[in-house]
Amino acid sequence: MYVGYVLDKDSPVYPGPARPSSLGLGPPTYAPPGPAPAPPQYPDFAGYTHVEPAPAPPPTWAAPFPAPKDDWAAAYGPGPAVPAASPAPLAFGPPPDFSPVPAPPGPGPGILAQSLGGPGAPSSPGVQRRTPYEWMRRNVAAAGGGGSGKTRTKDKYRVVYTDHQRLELEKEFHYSRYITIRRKSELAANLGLTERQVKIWFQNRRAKERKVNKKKQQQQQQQQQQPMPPTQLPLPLDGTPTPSGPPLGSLCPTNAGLLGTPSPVPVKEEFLP
DNA sequence: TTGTGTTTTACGACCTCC
DNA sequence: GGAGGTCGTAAAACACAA
Repeated sequence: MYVGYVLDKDSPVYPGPARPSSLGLGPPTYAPPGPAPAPPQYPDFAGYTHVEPAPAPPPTWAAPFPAPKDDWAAAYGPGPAVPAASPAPLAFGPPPDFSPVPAPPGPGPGILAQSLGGPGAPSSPGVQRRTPYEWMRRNVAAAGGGGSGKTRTKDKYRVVYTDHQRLELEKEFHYSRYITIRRKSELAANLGLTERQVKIWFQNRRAKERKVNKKKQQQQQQQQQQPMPPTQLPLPLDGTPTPSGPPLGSLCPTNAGLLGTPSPVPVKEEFLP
């Protein structure tokens, strides 16, 4: 659905540093509170091996979109926030060392190569439609075709972010669940989004993760409630059945969740170097 | 083609912190 | 009071079955 799927793949999506400096997205400028980079907080994304790159030079990307003064400037502006399938690459586009996603088992080019401007972006009839890379393929036509890629109904509207915007946002999210003010500003300028959009995207992304974790927890509880096969029942040596009870982790789902995933600690801007 | 379910943006209400 | 957090929800975008 999102990059997480890609990152979960055995194949290294980002074999090098997850945040190549040449991408224009330098490393987060905040220093981790500990002596060493924080361990992976989310085992779900174990495939995302963040490597702290060498200190990147100050952002030199020439953002094609100046930092919007008004939050709505980009969304309601005369033009689309980002030309989704625009043939003209963005100034912060994939760097030369950016390795496209290796092709999943099967014929065809790498999906990222497709989604990032490849001509064969729309799903081919022979390919299973709902794939882990679905989101990357989906809005290529949606955002690129039909003009602006956004619609408006009454006072409500929503735009569909481009693959690249999502990719960068996901990468940032995998690095840290909470974005700093500085990174938010940089990312917004880089991706042609407003800071408000970046903030809301992170909020929604955290909500999504909570939702997924909650679902996982419920599934685990259901599995634990199901009767176990006799061969797997933990019988004592004397054969007397043990009082069945939930494992410690399931006594308090909330705490169990905390045990599994340490709470992310946002780094406050004033602590930044 | 249409109906339905899911995901993705976006917002408002409310809360906490500084 | 402002900024940013969660939570709930609206609605568009999308996938897929009938």
